[in-house]
Amino acid sequence: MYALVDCNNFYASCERVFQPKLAGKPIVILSNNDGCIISRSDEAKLLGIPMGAPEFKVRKELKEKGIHVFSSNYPLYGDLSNRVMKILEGFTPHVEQYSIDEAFMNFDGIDTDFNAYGIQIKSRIQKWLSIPVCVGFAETKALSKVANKIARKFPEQTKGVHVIDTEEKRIKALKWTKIEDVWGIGFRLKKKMKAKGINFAYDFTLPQNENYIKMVMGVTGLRLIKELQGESVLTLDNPDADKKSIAITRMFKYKLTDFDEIKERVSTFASVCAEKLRKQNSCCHGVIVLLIKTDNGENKRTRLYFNEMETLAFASNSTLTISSAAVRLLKKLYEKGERYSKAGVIVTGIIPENQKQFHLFEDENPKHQKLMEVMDAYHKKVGERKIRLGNQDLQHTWKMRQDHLSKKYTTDFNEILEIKC
DNA sequence: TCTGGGGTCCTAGGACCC
DNA sequence: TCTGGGGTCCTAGGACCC
Repeated sequence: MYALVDCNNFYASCERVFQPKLAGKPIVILSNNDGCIISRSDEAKLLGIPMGAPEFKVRKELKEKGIHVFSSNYPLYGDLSNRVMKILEGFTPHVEQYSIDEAFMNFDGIDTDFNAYGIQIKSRIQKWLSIPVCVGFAETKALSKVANKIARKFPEQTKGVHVIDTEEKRIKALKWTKIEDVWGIGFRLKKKMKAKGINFAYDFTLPQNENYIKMVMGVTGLRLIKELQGESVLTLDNPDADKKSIAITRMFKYKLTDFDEIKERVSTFASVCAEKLRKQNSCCHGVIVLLIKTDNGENKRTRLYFNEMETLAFASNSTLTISSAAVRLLKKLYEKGERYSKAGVIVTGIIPENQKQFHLFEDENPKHQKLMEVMDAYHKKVGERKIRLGNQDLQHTWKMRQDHLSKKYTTDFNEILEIKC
């Protein structure tokens, strides 16, 4: 048996943990730079605030309807997410964190009243963290997703927990689930499926559609059919596995044209990538820089994506090596006079540090490693990126727009919650 | 006239997820 | 004026190996 545990309106719920007076009140959370809406409480959904709406377009509406607005507070959400995962691990060691607010659990060989067990999971997280969750149980990962959705859609009947454990319940659930709500069917595949008369998850599992699904989705589609039919082919991913790529990308607060300004950003992103690599004890072989310019021509705003990749002669996690590769790539991409709205650095071809192959002719200066160790140790102490490269501007501090930021209640002693008696 | 069979690695691009 | 950010998997085709 698998379970999928999913936190309800996670970011909004996190904000409520430390401001309980907001219970029952509409809340929305904005993306970085307060750009657009990325999380809504149920009350805000009912008031018709759309997901993904740009803040400036709904600003008036938010105000008129008395909706509470928050900037993203990732230190808070990340910390509460870790606490949720810890609680889940108290029920079974077989937990795969699937995203910041969601995890699969596996209960192979365990026979119990899963509905009661789900209620127990839900109430423990509610009691210990004040975070509401829904739990879906089924014999495959894909079906547990479906079960979770049912738990969420019918709170009165399910109390937030639904178990698919009979053939009858499985068929009923699949006939209810729209094809676009199936895990793995996105925007494009939805259209293809509907064109073929596959409107519900149930249609997707019918034998006469198998060939078509194989044609458009390949083995991924066949696996999904089996999963929905109740045959488990997906297993828990190893939660300790290292990342295979690491990306740092940001919109700029305003359009940039100056090479040095963009270089400063790209070099900083590269430094962060290198730090993350070192944190997971790995090195990368490839560095990618991406640059986006917004074209405002012909009353149409189009984003133009550009990227370049460099394969390093040797795998590295040195800030110096990765940053200089990133700057070389930026030089290839940059065009004078253009206005850029976003940049990013991605490192790929990640391997464990101790599996590094040495290059016959070129290798990194061994001093890099020492230097990185000193930098990391110092940063661990002072907690910030105090040591930077010369191509990073020490004066210029890039502050995100965060006009509605709550406190880092759980990760910073200076912002800890005070209770007045 | 006629030229096998079996494999690996890498990359770009397309699809998806939250 | 103003529209996050960070990931995964699969496939086809090219280049190469014996």
